[in-house]
Amino acid sequence: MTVRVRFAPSPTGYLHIGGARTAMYNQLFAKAMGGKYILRIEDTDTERSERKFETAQIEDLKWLGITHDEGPDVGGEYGPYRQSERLHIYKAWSDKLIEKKHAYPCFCTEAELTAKKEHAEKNNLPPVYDGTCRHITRADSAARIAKGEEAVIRFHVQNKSYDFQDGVRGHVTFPEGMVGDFVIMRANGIPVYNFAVVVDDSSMKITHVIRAEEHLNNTLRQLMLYEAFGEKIPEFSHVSLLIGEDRQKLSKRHGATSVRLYQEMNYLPTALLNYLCLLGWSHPNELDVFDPQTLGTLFNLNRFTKSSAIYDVNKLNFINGQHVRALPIESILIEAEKTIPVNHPFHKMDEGWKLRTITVFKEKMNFFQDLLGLVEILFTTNVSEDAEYKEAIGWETTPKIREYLRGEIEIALVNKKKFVTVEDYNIWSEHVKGELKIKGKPLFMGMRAVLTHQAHGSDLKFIIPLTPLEVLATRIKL
RNA sequence: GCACCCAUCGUCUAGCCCGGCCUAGGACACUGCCUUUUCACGGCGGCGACUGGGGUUCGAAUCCCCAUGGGUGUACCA
Repeated sequence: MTVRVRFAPSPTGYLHIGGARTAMYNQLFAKAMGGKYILRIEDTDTERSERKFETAQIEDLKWLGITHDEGPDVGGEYGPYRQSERLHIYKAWSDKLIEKKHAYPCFCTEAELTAKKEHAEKNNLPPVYDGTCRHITRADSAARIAKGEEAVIRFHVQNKSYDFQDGVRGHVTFPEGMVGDFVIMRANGIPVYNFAVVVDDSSMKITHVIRAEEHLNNTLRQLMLYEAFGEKIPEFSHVSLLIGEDRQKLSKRHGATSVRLYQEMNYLPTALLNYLCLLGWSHPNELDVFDPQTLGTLFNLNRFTKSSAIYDVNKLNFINGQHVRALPIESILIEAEKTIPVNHPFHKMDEGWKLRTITVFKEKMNFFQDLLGLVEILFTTNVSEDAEYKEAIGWETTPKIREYLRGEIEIALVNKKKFVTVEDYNIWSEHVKGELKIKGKPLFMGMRAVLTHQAHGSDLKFIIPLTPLEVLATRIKL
């Protein structure tokens, strides 16, 4: 039996990071087991579902590198993969249930229902449907429907307890009497979530259901449905929830929760996935930085944590930096260059200079856009306000350094040089040390203050050869 | 309210199933030192946790019970 798993988002917004995480777990599991990973669109909420969000979510998934074997965009032998296109299937399965007396039409109005619920709450009874319409005869209900009366289809719940073996939680039991006869088909003929899921998972031959813990309670209704249909129950695994700092389920008010936002902030998809993967799952070798897509058979269901995880961008940023630095410098250049404004002098420099610049600065980059700020030191003629800088400028040795370097830079200028070399820089510092007798802090800080107008920064011998000579000249003439 | 799930450093977690190797390991964050000026990277340290109470046992983070806390669900949303 080949493993078949699915990710089933609702197209009511952009892809959520929690959704991305479950999608990844499903895909990783399919990969590890040599199975298939299916994308199904659950658009039965006609009020909120929009086709543009479906497209957007598929794009987001693609950006992350989570590719599916079957789905609305790529097809497959178990389609259609959009619930809105499977209405006839739900109707047929619902009829089957009515036929077997596992379901029945219900004519209760919303007002009646709320009254019953309030009454139940007042008397401390479970707020479940009382089964009023259960006893309407087939002939009667057929007649009422023929007259045009609206009816939903309700599932006839058996009075018994249910239990199942959860892949991450172990043995889970539900006592009897907790749910009343629940709706499986709305009056408008559209199925309700729990019903559609079971019909789809059954007919799409899904073998393992990996989803978030918020669905744990839904499993009870789904178990009832499987039993009524006599269909094989898949193996359920309820993965821990992602929560915010307030320990509530992660939602929009917690900040950036959509994958698209992370794409816009220039996060690396592998880094996002790496971080998400670690929220509730641990690497067998206790690795923190890795590409989930290379996990292979290392990925398994045994290493999930049961408790929910607080989403905190701190470690994400660290992991992103690790992934950025692991990239070849050519790739970093391509991505980082996109984040620099078009009229920036960076773009006028040649390829070799750019590559050397990336090599120098990449250790300080957690994000591609960090380059812009880093590269400022090579072009700016602004003067630091830093107290340490002012102190360095005030030393009696510093004017001597400036006077000497001004001469050297003027010579270079006369020789039509565009840059000085590392050798030039080394000669300078040797001269200051040997001839001017300045060493230690006054030497390095002094040279830095004079040449960069800053008190801190990257190693001068790397930075100075990358700084255009004319910039150096402007600075030194001050 | 009721049901279900969960409980190790501030955060993510290892260990728990198969009790002793745990004076509880790693990572982020914070922090000290080193890396022959600084910053970053890196290296070496520091800070920092088994929710509480009972039990079982020679021995419990690990097994059992209770309490407490937190979360999720309780829709013609998914």
